[in-house]
Amino acid sequence: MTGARWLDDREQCAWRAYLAMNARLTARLHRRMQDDSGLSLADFEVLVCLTDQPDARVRIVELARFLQWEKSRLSHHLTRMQRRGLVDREGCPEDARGSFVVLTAAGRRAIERAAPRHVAAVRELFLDRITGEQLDTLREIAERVLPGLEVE
Amino acid sequence: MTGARWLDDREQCAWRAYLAMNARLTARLHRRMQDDSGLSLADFEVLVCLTDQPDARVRIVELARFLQWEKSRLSHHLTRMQRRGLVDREGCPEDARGSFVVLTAAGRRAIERAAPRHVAAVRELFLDRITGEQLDTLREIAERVLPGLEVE
DNA sequence: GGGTGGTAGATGAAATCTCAACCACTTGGA
DNA sequence: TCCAAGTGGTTGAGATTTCATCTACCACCC
Repeated sequence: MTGARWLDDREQCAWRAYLAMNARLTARLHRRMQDDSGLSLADFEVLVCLTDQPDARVRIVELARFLQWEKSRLSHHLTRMQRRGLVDREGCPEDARGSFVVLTAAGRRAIERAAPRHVAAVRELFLDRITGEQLDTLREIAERVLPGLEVE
Repeated sequence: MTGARWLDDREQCAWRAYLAMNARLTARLHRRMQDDSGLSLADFEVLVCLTDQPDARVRIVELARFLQWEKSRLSHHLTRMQRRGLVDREGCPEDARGSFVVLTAAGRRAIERAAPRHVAAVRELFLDRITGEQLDTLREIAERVLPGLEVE
């Protein structure tokens, strides 16, 4: 046998459509965020994680786990964000190896300016174009698929 | 007003689930392709476009349009793929500014080796985990959203 | 013929991401 | 106590992507 069974038309068509939507949607959202807030989507994700915390601080490990980024990527990225004044690092008393990332005032201003525009873009380009049932199905799909994707 | 209306729970939940699925699924597919075929997903996309052509050649412009890549990204990427022997460039007689990319024998071998494994991974990680109706809905979503994402 | 504007593609520098070490510290024994 | 293995985080080099610019050519108009 030449290997696994190929995709049939229905599968192929859906899979390609999904890939295309993904690529274009991400690209558009990224460009828009960049243009009107000066942040990348990656910056934004980091800032969102920080604002999700009650005290706007997270352990770097935890952030890496949540974002599923390689730790070196995160470290480099934080260095750049720190250079731009969006976040800061602080030592961790409980574990001298560790560090916290902290949201700065400028970081908070940046995400507070960016978030509403981003939400508007997500609505305009995506949510407003599909029905509530479709949205629910999408969530169901994601919830079914996600557990199979965890790393270890 | 502080800007657009925020996402409600249902929207927020679905949107985040979708983003998470995306990120993790892409990461897993990428790693698997890299590990067992030595190609990146980007390489693969380029090779797929080439094999979709009857004569395994495409104008670079057309490839850029289809992949929606910046032309400089494509140019650099093709240079690297050419260095690895996966593709070649050829001049274009009809328009002396233009070029063709051509699939080499090694490029064909590479994609023929990679494709079945990739399909298997897509099945295992995604298609096998959702129902036919869900897949159809996903296609419908993509088809609704895509037209609003075209560039100009 | 000689502009002028637009298109195809390449190029170099800067930003970002990955990969493989590395260092400092913690943890869990023997 | 001391050592080996593991963890949290950084670093530098190489690969990839973006951004701005450049060259060569086409198409059209004068």
